[in-house]
Amino acid sequence: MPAEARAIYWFRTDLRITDSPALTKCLAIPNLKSVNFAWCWDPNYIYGHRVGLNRFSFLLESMQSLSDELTKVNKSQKLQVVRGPPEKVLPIMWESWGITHLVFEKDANEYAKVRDARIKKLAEEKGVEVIEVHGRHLYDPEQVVKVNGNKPTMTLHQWQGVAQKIGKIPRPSETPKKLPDPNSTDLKHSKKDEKYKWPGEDLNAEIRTGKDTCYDRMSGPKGDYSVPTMTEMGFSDATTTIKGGTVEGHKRLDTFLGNPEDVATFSKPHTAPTSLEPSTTLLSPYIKFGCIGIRELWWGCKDVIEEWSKTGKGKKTSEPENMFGQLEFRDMYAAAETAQENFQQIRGNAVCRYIDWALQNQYNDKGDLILPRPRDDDEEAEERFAAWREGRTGFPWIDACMRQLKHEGWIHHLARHSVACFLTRGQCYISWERGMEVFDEWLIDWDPASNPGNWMWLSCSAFFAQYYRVYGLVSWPAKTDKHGELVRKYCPELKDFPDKYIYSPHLAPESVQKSSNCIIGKDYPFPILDEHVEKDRCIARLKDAYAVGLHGDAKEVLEGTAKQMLEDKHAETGAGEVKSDKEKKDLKAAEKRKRSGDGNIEDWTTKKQGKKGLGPVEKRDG
DNA sequence: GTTAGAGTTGGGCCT
DNA sequence: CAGGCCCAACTCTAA
Repeated sequence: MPAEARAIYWFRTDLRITDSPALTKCLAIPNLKSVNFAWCWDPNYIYGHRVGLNRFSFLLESMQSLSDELTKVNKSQKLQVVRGPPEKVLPIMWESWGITHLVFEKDANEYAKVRDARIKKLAEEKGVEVIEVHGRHLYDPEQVVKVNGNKPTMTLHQWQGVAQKIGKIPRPSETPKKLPDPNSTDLKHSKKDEKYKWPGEDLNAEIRTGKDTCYDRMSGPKGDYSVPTMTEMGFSDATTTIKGGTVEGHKRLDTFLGNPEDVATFSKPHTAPTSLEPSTTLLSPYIKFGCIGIRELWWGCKDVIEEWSKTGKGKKTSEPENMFGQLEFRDMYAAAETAQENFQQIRGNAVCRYIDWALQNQYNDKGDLILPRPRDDDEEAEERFAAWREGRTGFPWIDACMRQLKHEGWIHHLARHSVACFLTRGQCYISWERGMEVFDEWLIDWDPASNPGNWMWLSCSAFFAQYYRVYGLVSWPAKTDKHGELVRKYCPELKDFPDKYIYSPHLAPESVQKSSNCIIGKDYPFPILDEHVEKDRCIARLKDAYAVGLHGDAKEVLEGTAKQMLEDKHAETGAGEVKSDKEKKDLKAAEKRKRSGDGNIEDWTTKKQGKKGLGPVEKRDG
């Protein structure tokens, strides 16, 4: 062991000093003389990956807030942001500061695992000791997978079984009351402080309104390694009202925990996706960037509910609908993602069903994803996708959600369900990969495991299979808000419509459109498709896809013959055909006759009687 | 090997 | 009007 230890604490995703097992471990290094808190501003994130202004802005605010917290504990400390890929800039830091230890929080997702493996190898070569500590999830996803027989966790039940075997979730780590000084905040970089040149195409070029000076020097435009600003990256201000930072996150957490009844009776499925003020906690962005610790939230809820239960005021909710269930799902997805390669795409993803969606990812001969995705030959699908993305489908509920998503960087969980179902298995029959990409661009809280996981769930590609349950575009939002407040806010052109037509303005008579100051087809689009015709087609096609039963790792998918296979199947079953309303009516009537026909007696004995012990009952009239 | 019952959060109708 | 029931029929798991 060296006489003096000098550490770098490498911040990556989690931006806080509370509830950090890795930081605790770092500060416990024997003979620790200095710690430098570093962030490597990875060019891949700002050039190689489409990220909306809202997430950039939230991230920068969170970095600044973290830096301020470090300074509060030790005046000579701050977050040192070095512009460049970690594998380039970390070795420069090791050399400059005589570093003996590199400490960071473990990150189990595929991108981070590959990056961290490279860093660990470099560190080993230089004799720098690496300390990697799990802390981002309730349980270490890799450990969960191991206990689960090296298989991805595909049901919550399965995950819970594993969790029980592993043991209790630890209490939050203590927040450090003091921190050692940094070695120095300067780097010996005279030769190396050059402009970093991104080799590929800048995928964020179209949202840049000013000059990008962020990478002019490794030390940043001011030469002091300070947190980048939106202006330095050539970005205009974000539109979101959600402010980042560990301080802001803890404020929100305290507010939530301050209402014990809300915590104890939290029930996700019963919160309204239509409400103007978020009906949920809005903690997800703060969890995504680690502004608050996951154990702070878990134990905060546990303690508050325990106290509340003593008052005997009412019944509390249980898993999976309560807050614990929500956090468990996050862990379940993390464990699934870490075990399953290609989790963010269909191709090569063994847990994902192959469905012949339009606008799937495109790959070159070597099997590499082509980015940015070239325009598809399927013009109708491209047009539907563009309309969905830009909030101009002609379905006010979908459009309002998509506009809110772009503007705020957040929409309610059930609103995400609704727009995801519409884009994929509900109506548009477009690949979930496209939807996932848009969420990645616009959601502040986008997570590399939960997001693809939920897209597979909603598209019935994995985790969920009841594809005949489709969210209504008119009836469903009306259940929680008949007045359509969210639509009136985000689609202001519709604000004068009467409640009756707020989710289906195209059905309003011309006179109503005139008096509502909005002509459908002129001031607001006519629906891009027929909700019910497309729904029936989608269900029929999903049924075919399930019958064929291919998954992303199938030979046919890798060789590119799978799509034709399913098209042949559709031709066989007639799933691609559009049925007129009359045909549907006739079919339904025929079905009904079949059901209420001669088989009636058997029906009663097996179904009704067996279940309830009741015979047929005369229908009450009136 | 078979099968009933459950599965984070659907729609429609009835009470 | 919130809550229960049925619809038609998916997969996974525990018995």
